Formats: sequence, structure tokens, C-alpha cells
Amino acid sequence: MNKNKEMLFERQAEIARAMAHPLRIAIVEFLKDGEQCVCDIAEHVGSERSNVSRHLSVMANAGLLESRKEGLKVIYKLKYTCIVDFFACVGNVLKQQARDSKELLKAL
Amino acid sequence: MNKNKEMLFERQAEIARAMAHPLRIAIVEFLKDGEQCVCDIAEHVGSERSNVSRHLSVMANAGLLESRKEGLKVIYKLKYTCIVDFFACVGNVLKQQARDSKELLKAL
DNA sequence: TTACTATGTGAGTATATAATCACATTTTAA
DNA sequence: TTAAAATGTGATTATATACTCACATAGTAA
Repeated sequence: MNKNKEMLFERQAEIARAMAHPLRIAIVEFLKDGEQCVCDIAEHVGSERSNVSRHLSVMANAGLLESRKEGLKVIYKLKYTCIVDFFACVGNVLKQQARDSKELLKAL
Repeated sequence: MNKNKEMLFERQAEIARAMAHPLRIAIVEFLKDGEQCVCDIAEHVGSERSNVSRHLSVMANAGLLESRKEGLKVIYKLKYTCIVDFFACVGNVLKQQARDSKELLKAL
């Protein structure tokens, strides 16, 4: 366990943590189709603006989102579209788990 | 935001959370090359056995690991090797970030 | 100016997570 | 039987995270 590896794991964990919340995943899912302002994101995911603003800054601090100001609004977008791949990976795990449960059901 | 999507996001977050810790990432990295007992995992990642045992059960509860008993030892292994892909995705984000920082440096 | 909208943040509270220590349990081996 | 090793768990403490409400700020428009 050398120092560089530990730093890498720390950084990977930071990114995983930034996505480890259902609301934030909903936000990523929404931003996948294009940039959006905070108010529209809040409406789409059905949560308080202040709360959404906090979740957005969690992801922005992890380096996953970027934003720009446009008049009154702040527009957020995915900085790296490969985050979407990340969820594809998780989706694969879920699919596999579903297959496993099905096998288990058959055996009952 | 229908109910099914919310459930899916909840489940995805659960999996992301199960990996959102540097020690657990180190464990996955270690198990990638084959199953291991708790004591060897603990030694490899350099942490207390009781602590490692807890981290292992976090991942096992999320459905990412499976275990079997062999004498005194309990052997853990990755249930879905596609978790490794998960980290490949995170790695891609990190690489991209590194490239971005480099660009930034050039501009100074 | 005044009023309004969008955003973000401080404060408070509640809950979740992590680490450590002590200890119980299970299994092996003397 | 006695001792030792591997694992897991209860209890405690510290820290992190999430949510809500109130409010400050910045921009827009009348």
C-alpha cells in the first residue's frame, strides 16, 4: 500500500461519494440530456432549491459539474459525460443481481 | 420522477455508497486478483481486522461480495467482476481531470 | 427606487458512518 | 481439555452528511 495508491483510492472515493446519493444520481440523469438551471433541476427532482443547491455544490467540488451564470440563473452541466458510464456500470451490477434473484426464485 | 426511477436511484446510490471509501476501494483492488481471507485483506490494506470486517460486511450487504468459510478463515471474493469496470469509469474521470489541470498549467 | 426572482449559505437538528476497544464465538491443534 | 487464532459484534466516541428554515446577495424589471 504505497502513498500514491492511497492518494488514488482517496480521490476515487471522493468521486464515488459525490455520486452516492439518490438525489444526486437523479440530477446526473437529468443533466445527461443537457445543461439546466438550479430551479429547473429542483423542480425535476422534486426537492427544495436550497437542498438542490447544496447537492450541486457537492458534485461541483468533486469536479464533476461546471456552472456558468446567465442572468439570474446559474446553469449546471456535466463536466465529464463518462459519469454516465459510471452509472452504466452500476446498472450492470443491478442487472446481474436481478438475474441472481431470479435464479434463486426458481429454486424455491 | 416516478416511483420506479426513485427506487432505482436509491439502489444505485446504495451501491455507490458501498464503494465510497478508500479502504473499501483498496479491498476491491486487492480482491480483483482473487479471493482472500479477512486477515490477509487486513494486512494488505494496513488496518485493524475488526475494522476491515465491518467494511467487508458493508460491501457484502450491498451485494457486492460473497464469502465462504474455510476452517478458521472466512474467504471473501467479488461477486461481480464488473465492479472493476466501475473503478475504470472513475479512473477515466480522474484522467480527464488531470488533463484539464495540465491545460490550466500551460495557460499560467 | 422598489419589488421580485434565483441562488447560495449560516445555524440548528437529526441521522449515518467510521474507528477503536473489549469480548464472545468458532475452529483448530497441542 | 486447554490454548491459540480468525472473525464478527456491542458499545462508545468522533466526524460527516442531509435537510429545513431564515436570510443575504445579485440580477432583473417596473
